[in-house]
Amino acid sequence: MPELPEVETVRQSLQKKVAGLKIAAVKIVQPKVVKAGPFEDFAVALLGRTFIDFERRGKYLLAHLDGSASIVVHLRMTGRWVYCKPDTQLAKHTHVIFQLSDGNELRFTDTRRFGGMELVATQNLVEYNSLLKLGVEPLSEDFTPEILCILLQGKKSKIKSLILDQTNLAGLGNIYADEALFLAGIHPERKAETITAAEALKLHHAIQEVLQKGIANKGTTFRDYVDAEGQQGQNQLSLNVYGRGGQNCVKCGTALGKAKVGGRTSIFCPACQPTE
DNA sequence: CGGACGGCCTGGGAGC
DNA sequence: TGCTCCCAGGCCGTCC
Repeated sequence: MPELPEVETVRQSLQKKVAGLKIAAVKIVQPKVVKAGPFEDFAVALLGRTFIDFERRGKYLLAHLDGSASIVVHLRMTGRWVYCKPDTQLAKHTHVIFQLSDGNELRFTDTRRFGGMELVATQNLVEYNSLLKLGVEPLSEDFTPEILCILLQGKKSKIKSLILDQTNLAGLGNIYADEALFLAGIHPERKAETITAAEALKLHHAIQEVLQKGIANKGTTFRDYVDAEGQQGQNQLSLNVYGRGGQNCVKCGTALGKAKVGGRTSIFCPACQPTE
């Protein structure tokens, strides 16, 4: 499931392979993945445009084209970009195909069809609601321990729900939230307002550490995720808690605990992450 | 404000 | 082998 490190890895592979290429043809197999406006307009508007560069904001991927056009993409659970030769067998659930000026294709596939894309005039991105609502980028210099403390202050919600809320921090999903809380030694159900300044400092560090490590490992391939060149990530080999339900803590050997927090499965170590 | 839940989807795994 | 059921979870909308 693509979170910040996975979307960043996809962005990097698209930047490497697709930036500078022109869209020679657009084929839309599944109109529903084009979220706003008629899909015919989407196809016509993109024809002949050139991909300039690719940007990431939280879990959103922004493809900037010439002529002040941008495609806002969200991969949700199973969305993928596939850069490949045109004779490559069409994967099941291929929804959009761009024929590129280098003779290759850029395909959008999405098994569960949660993901999608939308064409937005580049100058209107600043007022595009989904992006506007996003909180601080956790790997930017704007994300300081002080900012995290302010986010936690007076909040009665559970810490995991708070850091998963994209209006607070943009980019954490279930995997990296569980991993960061484990590293920080904080139970996912702790009320945010009870987190001390010292703990917030640890959490701030842990969030940056798990995300940076995720990017360095080119993402976590737990089920579906691959980058635009079909490469799996390696970060699944470094996980301490996510997906390890029923196993023992790598630090202390205690049996890992499992809970639903905000409707999401959460794995934690009851000894290393006390409820207090 | 915060929490709970349904909807959107398919495929993989468990259990029978 | 084949059936049913549950689960995976990002985000939105609704309701309490």
